[in-house]
Amino acid sequence: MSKYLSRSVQDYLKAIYSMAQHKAGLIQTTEIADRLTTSPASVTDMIKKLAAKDLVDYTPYKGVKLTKPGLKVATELIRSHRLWEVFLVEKLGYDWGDVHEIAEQLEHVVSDDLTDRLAAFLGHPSYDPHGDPIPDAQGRYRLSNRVLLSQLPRVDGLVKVQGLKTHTQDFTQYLDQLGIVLGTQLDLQGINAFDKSIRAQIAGTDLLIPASIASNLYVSTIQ
Amino acid sequence: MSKYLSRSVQDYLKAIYSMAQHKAGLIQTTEIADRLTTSPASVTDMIKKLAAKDLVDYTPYKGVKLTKPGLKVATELIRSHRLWEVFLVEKLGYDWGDVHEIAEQLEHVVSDDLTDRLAAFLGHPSYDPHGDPIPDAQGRYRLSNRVLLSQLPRVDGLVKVQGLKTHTQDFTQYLDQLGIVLGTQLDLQGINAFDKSIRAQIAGTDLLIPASIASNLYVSTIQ
DNA sequence: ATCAATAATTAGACATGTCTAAATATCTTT
DNA sequence: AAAGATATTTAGACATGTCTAATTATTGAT
Ligand SMILES: [Mn+2]
Ligand SMILES: [Mn+2]
Ligand SMILES: [Mn+2]
Ligand SMILES: [Mn+2]
Repeated sequence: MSKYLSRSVQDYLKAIYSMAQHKAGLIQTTEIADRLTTSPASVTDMIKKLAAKDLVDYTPYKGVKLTKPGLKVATELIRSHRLWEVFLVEKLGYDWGDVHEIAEQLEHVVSDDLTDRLAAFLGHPSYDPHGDPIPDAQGRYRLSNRVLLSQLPRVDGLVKVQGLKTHTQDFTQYLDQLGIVLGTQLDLQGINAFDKSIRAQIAGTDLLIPASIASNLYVSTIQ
Repeated sequence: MSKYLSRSVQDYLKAIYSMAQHKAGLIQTTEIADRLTTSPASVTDMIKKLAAKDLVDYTPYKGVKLTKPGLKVATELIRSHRLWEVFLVEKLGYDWGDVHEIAEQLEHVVSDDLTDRLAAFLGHPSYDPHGDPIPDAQGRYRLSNRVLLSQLPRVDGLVKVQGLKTHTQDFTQYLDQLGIVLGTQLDLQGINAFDKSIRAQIAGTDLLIPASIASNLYVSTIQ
């Protein structure tokens, strides 16, 4: 049983992991293909290789699920990715919208203790620049009690921006434009039934948050 | 003309660059094969691809030489590699013998401005942990006037350790064992004609430096 | 100048990861 | 339950980078 995993293998595991966070049950071929912008045929090919390495459980025509070892690899990658993102923002001064692609590469650097040393250097941060939790060396992490702005039971009162569901530059630039960053406090005024857009105030200034944003923004209520 | 260069292509360019530093004229197929631990046949294959991309000038049966664009790519890689080595030693606390392999991976991360930001974060260092010069953003660097200990005209008086010719762990561990680090001052006592080993003192303590070490250690004389 | 040793190239193969097009399985609707 | 729509897999191909074995070129010694 070899220990080396190619960059492609790693990216597949990470994709499956992330998709499983947002959905119960098996992850389907087409979902993975969409996520990684490849063909379903390529995904089937790769899935077989992952199953042969015992990194996923594969039910043909149904989908896959990470095994214990597969989950471990994915978690380590997520940890590395998010720590590098913190490094890029905190130490190198990058904007939060510019770090994902670089971390996408840095996460694959293999070394016994690089990730742990990086974590120590950064002061063992618990969240990345997009509000996503950083697993510790044992793979444990705690999700802050956050919910998508679009799924709040009552659109009323103060909430705090806790994270992003998507990390594309299109999205972060949109947020920059609206003046929303991690930690921003929104004073919710109500929801427009017509298009589900949300009325809010930031520091007293009125703001209209489109549904496309609300469904990708995690917030926590402030009691 | 595509801009993307694979990791393999990059490693070949870097290898050719380094070999050209220690030797005049064309770099031969076999030399590259030895350096990268591959077969001469593979090197010939790759050389043709490099030549097709105008990264080397190739004379069949004779050897290769980097072109201007090839030299630029190689220099940027060297710059990135050495900056990462500084980061790993200065910020993450690695030993100088442990950073080469990790930097070998980090150097390939592609981004417009990552290298420049890293350089700024590190305070624009001029030398890496092994004493090798770090090219600036324009590819310029200055070699300190150093010479291999084995090639000193007179083995006598004070010299300062300025760098290593090889960076293998076998070598750095050997140096650690002898108590030699970058900047160590050696008080040279003479050379043993029998095996070219060198007698020296470090801070008053006697030390015998084998020829195998002397031929891989750069020093500068202290007037 | 010729021959043997050395160096380099070519031929043919393989592994990995990807693709398109065709075939097959599953799901959804009537 | 059958048909059509959708999802998945298979077949066959290609690009990249590597290898061994065979062939060819160059070099060095007599
Ligand atoms: Mn990646
Ligand atoms: Mn992130
Ligand atoms: Mn490398
Ligand atoms: Mn170095």
